[in-house]
Amino acid sequence: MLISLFIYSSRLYENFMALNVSGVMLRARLSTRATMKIDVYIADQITTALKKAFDLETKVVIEKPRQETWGDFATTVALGLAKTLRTAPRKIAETIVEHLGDEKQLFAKVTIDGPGFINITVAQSWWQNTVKEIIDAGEGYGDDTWGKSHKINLEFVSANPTGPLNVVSARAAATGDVLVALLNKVGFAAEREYYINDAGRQIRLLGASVAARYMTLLGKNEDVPDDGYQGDYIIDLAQELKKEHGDKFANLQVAERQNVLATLALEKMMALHKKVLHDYRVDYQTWFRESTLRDKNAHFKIVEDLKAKDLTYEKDGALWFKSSEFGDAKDRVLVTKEGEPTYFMVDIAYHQDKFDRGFETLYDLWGPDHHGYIDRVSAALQAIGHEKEHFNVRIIQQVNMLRDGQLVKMSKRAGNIIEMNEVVQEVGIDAARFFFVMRKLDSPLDFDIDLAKKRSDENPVYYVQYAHARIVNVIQFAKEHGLELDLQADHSLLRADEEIALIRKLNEFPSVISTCARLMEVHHLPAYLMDVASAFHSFYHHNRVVTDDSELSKARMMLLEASRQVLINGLTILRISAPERM
RNA sequence: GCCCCUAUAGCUCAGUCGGAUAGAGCAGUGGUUUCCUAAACCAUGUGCCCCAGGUUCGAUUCCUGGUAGGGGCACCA
Repeated sequence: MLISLFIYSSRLYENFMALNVSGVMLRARLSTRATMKIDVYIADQITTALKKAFDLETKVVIEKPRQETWGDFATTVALGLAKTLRTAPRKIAETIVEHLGDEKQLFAKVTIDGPGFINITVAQSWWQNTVKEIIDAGEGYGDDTWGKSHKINLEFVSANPTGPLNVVSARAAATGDVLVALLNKVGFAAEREYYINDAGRQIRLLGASVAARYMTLLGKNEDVPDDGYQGDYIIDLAQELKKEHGDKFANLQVAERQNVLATLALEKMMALHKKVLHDYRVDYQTWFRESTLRDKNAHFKIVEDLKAKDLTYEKDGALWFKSSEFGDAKDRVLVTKEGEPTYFMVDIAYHQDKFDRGFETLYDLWGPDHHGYIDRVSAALQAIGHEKEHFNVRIIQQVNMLRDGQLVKMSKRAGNIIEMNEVVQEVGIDAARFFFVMRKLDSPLDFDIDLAKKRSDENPVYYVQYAHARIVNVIQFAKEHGLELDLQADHSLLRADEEIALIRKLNEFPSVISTCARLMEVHHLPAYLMDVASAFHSFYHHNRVVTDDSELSKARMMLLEASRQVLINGLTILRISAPERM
């Protein structure tokens, strides 16, 4: 029930984003800007000081000092200027600080430390104000507009419909889904797309494999072709088809039977994939079928284009594309000597189709076994007139499933695969999604099944969810004691160490989101949410919310609400439920 | 042979555009509950940042060359 509520609200959120117009949204954006642009304010002040002191302009980067005790913000600009100004960095820093203005009176302390860092501590009142701003921003907290509605197509999973989805698909699905949510949060118009290879050799093999199993079930033993699909799921498919259609395919010509069964099996696999992904909370805007390209000969139009540009040639009876002229290691075949278009050739048409549909930038998430394929697609797209930067591939590294500390082996063709659905069912959707986005894409992921299933403090998913449940519970308890959320409460009372630490952490949310979107990396978000949970738990343990001091209690209610909002916003992007009770 | 990814604490991993004393979780040890959820909190130790050069005022980070592990190098997809 909690989960369905969650999905409902996240759908609303998507529409909200897509429409991109709303008074609430506008307000959210404005207040977010006021909150988060303090780094811009500081950079401006430093820039002005530089101009006054040295009459020069340079990029000023504001970062977070390694240690909180040093200050809230820092800049190394003095270190960077040492050479050009031929002056000791500390001396430069001193001059900058002498000229530093602060129109809004936000700086509580400015110091020069180490070799020449300028550390700035912001007034406590500024931090305290942000609590209300987070609550005001609500679901829009963390939103940004720098994506400028740029249309992005993110294609991910796109597994062949010739077998069940495996655990790498599960990783790709969670990653792609979250990336799109992140991109949309910072103002892109990003969509999810799944490419279905419903034509060509693999599908013919699927048909032959199912047909063989089907005939065997009817007592007329047939062997699955050597290069066919040997997995038990083929038997299941044949079984189902036999149940639905009886023996009516038995008397068809072999080729005819394989053809019909290929189509039926394909649809069944696709329906299954859709369901597994939907149950995993991944819903695509577009399910694109390869056959639609073949039907309208889109791939031949590509070849015509390449031919016209003199970028093809014939060799050994095959048609080649001069991909090496565009950075690929060697030329690639478009049409085999048997006269069959390669997957590659259709794939060019597919990516062209995405551009035709109005997408400005394409992202594909591929498995590690496809990295050698990147250069040729990129080459082809450049050849037909697209900029290199508009086609990007992120390789998602492999997944190692561990049970009892032992590696569980997988193999798609042999049939002893680890199915995505199996894992999701076993560990739960929340844990599965969290674990799959927890690591950097470039790193292989060790998925500890036992840990994911554990309902204990070792499991990071529950650590974050527990923080949310706890907040909801305290709010409930407070309401029972006559305390309501009051946005007029005196937030200057929030001055305990743990309170300030929590507020500072909550304020990082927008920049975490932006970093994720900018780098196309998801793993920062789960890590951040664990930090938020940690900061909250620490606050909770050291400070009571419901106290005799009703003013203080009200202020802390605000902090609770702001914390809850950040957790919700983060979990919404991850599509992980935020339980109200645990 | 060529290409991609990885190498940081006992384990699993962060480390943003090159900056200060390299961090977190888990595991270990010790403590915390008459009090809003102990699925929590607090304290405590640990480093050849794989190696060697280079660039730089400054390198875990960038470059080159190695070493080790994983993956890929089809007229398959």
